[in-house]
Amino acid sequence: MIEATIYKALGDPIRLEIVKRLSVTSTSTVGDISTNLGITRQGARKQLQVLVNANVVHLEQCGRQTQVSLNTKTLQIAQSFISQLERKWDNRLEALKNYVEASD
Amino acid sequence: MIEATIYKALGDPIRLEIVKRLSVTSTSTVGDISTNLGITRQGARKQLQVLVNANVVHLEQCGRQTQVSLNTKTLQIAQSFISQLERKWDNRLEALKNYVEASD
DNA sequence: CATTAATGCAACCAATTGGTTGCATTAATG
DNA sequence: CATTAATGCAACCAATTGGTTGCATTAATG
Repeated sequence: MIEATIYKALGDPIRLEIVKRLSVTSTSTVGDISTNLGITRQGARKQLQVLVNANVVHLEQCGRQTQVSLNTKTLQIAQSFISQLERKWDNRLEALKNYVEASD
Repeated sequence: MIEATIYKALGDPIRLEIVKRLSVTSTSTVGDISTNLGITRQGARKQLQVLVNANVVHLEQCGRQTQVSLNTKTLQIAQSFISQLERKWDNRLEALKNYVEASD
């Protein structure tokens, strides 16, 4: 059940805010992303690492700064898994409805 | 940033397993769902409550048992938010690409 | 080449979380 | 109506988490 780690990574206000920022900002060094989150740079960095570990975000060293980028592939997996849940649930309800109607 | 609570709820192996089971099983009382998760019924119930609080799951009292159902609306919100992130990120990359090409 | 900017790493701590045991309660059943 | 099945609730505890402070390191810059 490794899947849960993706959602766990997104399941924190600060981490979600980081991901949001990444989706719209073009300049994104670790320093940029870590400011104005209401916590220290080191604290922000720890949260960023959680995103890295969950493969949501990718880091690349560029001289003295580190560039941050979103891993859309991971997001896509997370997204499609949720829609699969919805689909299965709806099918189940459909089947149940048919069953009830058939026995009328 | 209330959004994070949805992902936090899904971000635990046992809770995700509960949601998976709900998506395919037709009979779903609290007791049913709580068995064979590797933890006690009371432990499972606590996890179920997290899902309820995050509005992922809904409970309904039926006599001496409690019926559990998925809240697809919440799942849909979670799912569409993630695809929005992907979309924004892709747009950003597109814009960046155009900018680079224009300056060639 | 001294200074500063951008970063990483580790130790520490309070709060939260994931689980347990041990009850109590209330609805169905022989 | 005594028994059992299905459940809820609370206290407790170890492990994890979210954050801090205080360094060290290494690349750019005047």
